[in-house]
Amino acid sequence: MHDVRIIRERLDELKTALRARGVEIDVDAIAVLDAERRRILTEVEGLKNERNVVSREIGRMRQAGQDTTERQAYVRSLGERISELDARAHRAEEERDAALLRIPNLPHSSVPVGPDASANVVVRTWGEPRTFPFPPKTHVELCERLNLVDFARGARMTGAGFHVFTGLGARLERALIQFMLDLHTRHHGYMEVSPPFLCNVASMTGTGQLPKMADDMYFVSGDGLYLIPTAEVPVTNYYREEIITEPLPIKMTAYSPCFRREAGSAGRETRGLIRVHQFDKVEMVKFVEPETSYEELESLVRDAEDVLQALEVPYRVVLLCTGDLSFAAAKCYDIEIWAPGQQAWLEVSSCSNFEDFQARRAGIRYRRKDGKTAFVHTLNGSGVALARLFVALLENGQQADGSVVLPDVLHAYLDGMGKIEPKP
RNA sequence: GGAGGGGUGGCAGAGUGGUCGAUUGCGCCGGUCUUGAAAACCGGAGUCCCGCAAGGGACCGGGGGUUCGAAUCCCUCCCCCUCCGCCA
Repeated sequence: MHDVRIIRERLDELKTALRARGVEIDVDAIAVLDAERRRILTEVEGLKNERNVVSREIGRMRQAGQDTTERQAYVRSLGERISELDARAHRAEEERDAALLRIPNLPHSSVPVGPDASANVVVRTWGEPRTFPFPPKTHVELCERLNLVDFARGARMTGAGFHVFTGLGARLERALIQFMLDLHTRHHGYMEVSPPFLCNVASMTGTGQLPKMADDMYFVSGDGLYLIPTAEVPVTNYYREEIITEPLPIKMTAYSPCFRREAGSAGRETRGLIRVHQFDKVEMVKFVEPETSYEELESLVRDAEDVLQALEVPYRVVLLCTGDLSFAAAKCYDIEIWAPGQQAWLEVSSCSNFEDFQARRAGIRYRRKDGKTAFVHTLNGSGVALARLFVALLENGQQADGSVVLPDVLHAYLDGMGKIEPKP
């Protein structure tokens, strides 16, 4: 949530930013609510002052044995007026804040302005897409041929968009999770955490999934909890409502499954592992001092790139334009890997700087050198998302004989196995 | 699930209807002393809101109520602890 002052002091800047994002919000209406609230407050606080003064006077009169009946009746009448005005001010504040919660973050000045993904900018690419002397298969064919994933049984036990990793597929999935966690903890300085996979409304609001994205999440109504769409939610909320005392920056990494309803995208990419309702992901989260957050964003992207370089998967880094930026982000890089079976770039990582947007909503503060408290800046990035990485590894590593060669770095995680071969 | 206890400032911990935004200790900031540090001593400091300011208001887990007046009494919700039950 933004500081209310943005409505009072930076209204034009806010309107420009919302236009760049392609978002329609009547911010003038919020300004009206805010002005009304302030007008009522001025009046009601004068009355409260009067009440406090006279109440103290009643206390003194009683001790002196004087009659206070008339004074009491007077204060009682003040009380009625105060309740009424308090309720109105409260209502205006709630409406104002509910509206503020729906205003997205302001894009950073370095973010290109554009309407949609077509205006995103490729900032660098790594690796050469492999050329095949035979027509490359899709991961769906490879998974079925090598018995790595069972799509039909996943759909039957749960529903469309749910799959079962089987045999070496399950093994490979687990190896990838462990490889990525090891890389981030051993070489990039992250602390590993293993968080809950369900979060409450306050946490979901803190990172910005609520109120806007409610329909995209699975909700457990009996307990009022949401299944996490990303480990960003529990890990960022690790410090919710706290003043952080440990030295910054703080870097955490977590494995979690991610649950997404994908409401509104029915029918798109429904085959295979490209868009599924549950997928595994290793996430990185940082809590940093405001002055350093953009440097930290660059190193976050590099940490994610290291995963792909180690796995020898060709990728490109894309800077999102204002129209493609997610709700809470001020700046975001996507990393996309090349999937030859799909002939497409697949998004496997999103690295964002939220500045103080999430910290303000979640109440995450630190103590500055001058002793004052201030909101931290939060960042997160996938390091990386697994289902699509799985796709790319299979499609990139496939051989003419139908086997799949795995990158060297994984061998140690697979008891030395370097190749998945079809059963005869 | 049942019974009981508890949630107060950065932390610990007093305060059971009136001048309490709140005693005290630790920690923090400034100063004196010291070559420097520690100790000792002196001083300072909560957050938010309204207001140009003077000043005023709110905040003792959240919300509601009683009262002239609530940290203090009542209701309700949330969270934590102890014991019992159930259980991977």
